[in-house]
Amino acid sequence: MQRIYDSKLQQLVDFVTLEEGKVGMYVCGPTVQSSPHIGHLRSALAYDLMRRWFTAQGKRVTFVRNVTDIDDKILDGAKALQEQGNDEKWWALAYRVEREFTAAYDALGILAPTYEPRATANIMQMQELIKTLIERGHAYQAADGSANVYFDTQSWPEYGALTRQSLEQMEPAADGDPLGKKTSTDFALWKAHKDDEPISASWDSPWGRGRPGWHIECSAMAKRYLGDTFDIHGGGLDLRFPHHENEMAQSNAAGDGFAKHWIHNGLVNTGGQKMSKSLGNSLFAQDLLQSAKPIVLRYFLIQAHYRSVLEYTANSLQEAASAFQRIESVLQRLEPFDETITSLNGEARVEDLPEEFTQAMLDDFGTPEALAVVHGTVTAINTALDAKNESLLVGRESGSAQLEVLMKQLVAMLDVLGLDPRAEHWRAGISSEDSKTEQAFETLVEALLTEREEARANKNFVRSDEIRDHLDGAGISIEDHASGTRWSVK
RNA sequence: GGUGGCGUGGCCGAGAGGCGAGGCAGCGGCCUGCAAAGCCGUAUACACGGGUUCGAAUCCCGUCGCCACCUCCA
Repeated sequence: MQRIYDSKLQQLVDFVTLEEGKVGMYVCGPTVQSSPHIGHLRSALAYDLMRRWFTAQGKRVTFVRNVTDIDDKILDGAKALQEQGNDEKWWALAYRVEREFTAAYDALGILAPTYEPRATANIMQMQELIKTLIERGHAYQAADGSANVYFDTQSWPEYGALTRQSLEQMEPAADGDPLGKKTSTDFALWKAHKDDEPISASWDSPWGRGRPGWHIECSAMAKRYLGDTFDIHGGGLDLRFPHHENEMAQSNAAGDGFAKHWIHNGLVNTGGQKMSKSLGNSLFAQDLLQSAKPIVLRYFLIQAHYRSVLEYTANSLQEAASAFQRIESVLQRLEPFDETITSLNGEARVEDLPEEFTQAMLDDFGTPEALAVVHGTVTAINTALDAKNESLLVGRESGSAQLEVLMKQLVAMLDVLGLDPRAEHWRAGISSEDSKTEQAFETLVEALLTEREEARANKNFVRSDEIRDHLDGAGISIEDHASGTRWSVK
């Protein structure tokens, strides 16, 4: 039985899908205002992993992650650019940043969502929802006669249920009631157009020209693509309040069941603090991807449980790279048996997964434990190979059947986690030009290794070590084995 | 003031009443011409003080420290 931590109930619960064999997930995507950082990646990856796992379990997953492409921050950003003489429009900025996000997600092997709706393409659906809320007496147009429409938190006794907060005890809003709100905790569903904002950033509505508030976007898009009720709503821990609280209040008040379960992922910290723009400690995806291979970054992010705080330190990526190297090495060692393992490539076979791995994943997606099983399997394979000599052929001797089982297990696990370096994804982007270069490169390395072999045979270790140092200096490490010398680019 | 969370060995990071997850770094050994890789071995870890229990890092009470949210944030 799949167990998940429901952050509304604040406990682990059995995950029973609304519809047999199907899962509907909505995850809050980014507001495309500035470049993606490691926190965005962690969040997206956490839900990507859940989705992969459900899929591996034979479920049909509808996975929706939105793009918030209209928002104060985006307009502010465009305005700031304009002041610097850059004429990039707000919508162009949003699209540019959206593409950065897509590129970063792709780099990490995060699968594209089933649907990726943009807020600006769902204005009608938002207006419908707002109309319903007004009809039901849970929303009102601002008392100042503007086009602002607010959700009436006083009209909804369950407001605060998601995060267990009571209206009375919340910190009062600093600016009181400047825009015709009844209560300071009321929040905007529709924001009146302001004169200093581009007219392209507003839409006609029954209440006047304006644009949607942030919270209504997700409610409307989730409903459009997943229906009134769906299985899981996910997002970063920092979105619990007010964003998710408001989403839940709106949708429920409009008569929708909305999310059956809420899931929140932990944030990434540096130096004991969360990253934030104001602290200037953001770790941008682009920079991180330059200091580590994407698959290593993925490994790093999976190492910690999705709900825990993940501490990023200066050594983090290097340590992750060393750890992941164990997996890469054993796969390289298994190359002679390629026939068996390549045939498994790209399809997670649930029946090949070790029981402990499956249990770890069923228990609220316990990737740290799952990785421990992976490492255990790696060690077991290495031990088997050492004991039997590397020339061992699968299926020939009594012990070899076990090796084949271990190999299948390893590949299946890596597949579920999206961590098989041989997978199509990580090799994509290598052009024919690149492969020509690579061929030339390989030929040269092989030539040097042949020379080194001769030197070693003649006990000319000075020369052989010279070649090794030379290669090492070029970033190529070599290992001597009974079966020959293996080399790899560091 | 309210809400939620966390304090685990040099570092990262699981677990959650009873054989010390896993990784990185370190040390010893095997292997190797030497390395590297791999294998084997190697740690008086669970913030502090009480309590419950045959037994607590895990449960209870208290103390201290840290973080997040209540304003935009994955």
